[in-house]
Amino acid sequence: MSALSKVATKTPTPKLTAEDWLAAAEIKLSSAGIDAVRVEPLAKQLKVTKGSFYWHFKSRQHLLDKLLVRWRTRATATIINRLTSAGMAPAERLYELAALPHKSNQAVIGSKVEIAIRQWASYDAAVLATVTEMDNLRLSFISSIYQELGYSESQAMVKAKSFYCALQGMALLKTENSDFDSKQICEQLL
Amino acid sequence: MSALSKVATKTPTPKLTAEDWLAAAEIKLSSAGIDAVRVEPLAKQLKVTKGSFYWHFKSRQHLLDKLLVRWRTRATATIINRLTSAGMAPAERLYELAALPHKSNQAVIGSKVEIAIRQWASYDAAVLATVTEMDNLRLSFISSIYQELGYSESQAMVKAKSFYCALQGMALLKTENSDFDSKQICEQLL
DNA sequence: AATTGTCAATACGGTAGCGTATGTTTTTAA
DNA sequence: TTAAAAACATACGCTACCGTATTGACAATT
Repeated sequence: MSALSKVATKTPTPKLTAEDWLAAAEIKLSSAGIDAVRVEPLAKQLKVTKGSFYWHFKSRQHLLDKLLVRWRTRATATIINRLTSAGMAPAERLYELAALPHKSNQAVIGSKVEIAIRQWASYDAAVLATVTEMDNLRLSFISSIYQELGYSESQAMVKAKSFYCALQGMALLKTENSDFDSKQICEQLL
Repeated sequence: MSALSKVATKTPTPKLTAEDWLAAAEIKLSSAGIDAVRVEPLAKQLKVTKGSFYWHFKSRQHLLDKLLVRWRTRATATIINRLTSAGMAPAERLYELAALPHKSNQAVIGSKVEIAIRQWASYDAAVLATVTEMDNLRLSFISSIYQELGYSESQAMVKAKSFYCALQGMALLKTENSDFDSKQICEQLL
């Protein structure tokens, strides 16, 4: 039997994967924080019982661990992407960097996830370590752009920190009833 | 009997006030978020049972409500103070504004409270309304300073938003192992 | 001394969620 | 077809926490 039959197989109740659980958990995380990421409510949402969950994960903590790893991996990959595809001019790259969190709907969730993880980090040392690692990685990346613009190493780092603060601040302050134009704010920091 | 006797009265087990509960709740809020503000753990911490709590408060929600009011009142008062005691030069006032969250130990807690409240606001409309109100109040305050520096109304608001983003970003990114110099960052935004 | 009000302890019923044990169904493989 | 493995359901015990009801201790007041 060919692989086609596998594709054609009707799956009226498609079985869940660990990835499905993680995706649902991530959305919860973005909308209500890490404390709201709980097994039974997630199961209810996914129309299964927790019997399913405990087949895919050892425990709730295990899910949380993977959630952190998932974020770390993505955040790292994003930085790497930016480093390699450096076709644009330095200033343009900063504009892109500032605008991206608001572009797609997925990106908006992504920045909410980040805020939630940071809150999580405030009472979990392991999470804090990962967050700090990311911050340093990004800061050195942003700093390198400013260096391309002609600033000294120390000056570039000061600029990078200012820029990164404003970036995270925008993500934090962004709500339905607020209005922050990333382009205008970015202009202040070049 | 004079008022002195009241002051001199020995209180080996000083009875708790609603204020005591609020203060303890606020510390919890700052260190672990709104979800960690729970009746029985707080009671344990205060060396009493929850029987005490339910004498001072109608419910947990009642405590949370008062916690929000408390923050709103203080934040408003802070702004008012800044408006009246405007002895310094405009630029100096911005430096002060940026440095203050890191000065005292109490101020550090205050900024952590703010972050926690913002997370709380992400899934509570009433909280969001208060936070938005504060943001607007502060933005108009900061904007007025930039106007004093000669910027137009719209330019001043753009500057104010950039400054405020960076300010909140610093509060968010500030941890034990991170290092952000408010003075240096402030210089970038004048 | 007796009474009243303040503050707290105790005991209770109830819900939400965690994790385990075990059973059931559905796929996959032999 | 049958056996094994995968994915989920069910039922259970357990803990944490909420809110209420009742009682108790202590203080101030009369």
